Amino acid sequence: MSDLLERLRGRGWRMTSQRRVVAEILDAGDHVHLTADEVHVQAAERLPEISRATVYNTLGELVSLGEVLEVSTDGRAKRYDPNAHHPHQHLVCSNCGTIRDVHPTGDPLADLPDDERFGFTLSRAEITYRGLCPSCS
Amino acid sequence: MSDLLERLRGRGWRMTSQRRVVAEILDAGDHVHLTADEVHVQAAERLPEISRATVYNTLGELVSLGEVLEVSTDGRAKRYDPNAHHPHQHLVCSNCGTIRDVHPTGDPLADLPDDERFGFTLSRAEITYRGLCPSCS
DNA sequence: ATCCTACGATGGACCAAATCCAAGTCAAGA
DNA sequence: TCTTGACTTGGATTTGGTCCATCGTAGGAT
Repeated sequence: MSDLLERLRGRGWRMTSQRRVVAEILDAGDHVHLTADEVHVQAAERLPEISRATVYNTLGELVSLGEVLEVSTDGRAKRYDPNAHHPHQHLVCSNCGTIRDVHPTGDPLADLPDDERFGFTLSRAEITYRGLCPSCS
Repeated sequence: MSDLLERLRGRGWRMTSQRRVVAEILDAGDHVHLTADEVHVQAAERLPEISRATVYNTLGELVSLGEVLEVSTDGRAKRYDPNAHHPHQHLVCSNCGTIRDVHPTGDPLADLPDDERFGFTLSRAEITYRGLCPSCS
């Protein structure tokens, strides 16, 4: 995943210092799921003048480019998952909120029978497994 | 599900006119998923002085009592699902946001192998199927 | 190497959802 | 019916996010 910057440049993404810092922060944490605000804090350590709007804009673009996934497991702040090229689901601790990437067996879409699809054209399934992590249980 | 009020009283839930109205609104819509604000609007039709804080408090209690499920499928307002005693998953239109309750086959928890559980004690799995509804596709 | 200009960044205003809090009210047990 | 602790109120506050007019600059053109 560390060629994220390469891929973006190759797609004609205009490279600015702000975008580079945001992309690098996401790229650095492969199975970390930061909030926009956490990204902003980390970015500001390297680029003190970066604005929140820029972080939001950049994250939004990375999401629509398909380079990053938006996950909202708790109804609070959205989190950004840099692992977009590797299909996976999430395991969340009901107590402390920790998130882990997991890989269930089978194809989740296959579990939804035709007569339960109501004419929808399915594109994907997101699974959130919930439970208590070792240190909370 | 229409004995929600009974169950709550039986559990020693202090009954007030505000709580009754909120519970009845949820109880009335079996496969509807209202936002807190929509509940507030409907409640205010019957009880003009009811405050937002009370609606939020009451919804929060119904959730922790396990009578209602909190679902956040779009990162915007949370929605409240009165169908908590009937296990089901959600099918969401990526375009218009419509939500349908669906019943996939099999046990979603069974699809997560032991070596992908990282010592967690699993309690449930939430699946969100995404796609386009008939009128949006 | 420099110039242009369209695209990106800024920051402060604004917004929606949700929570907090001090003061007032009331359900239900004694 | 009285009492009291639990509930409600509404306004302030917090949180997460968006908008927009203006300024700045990346990178192609010359």
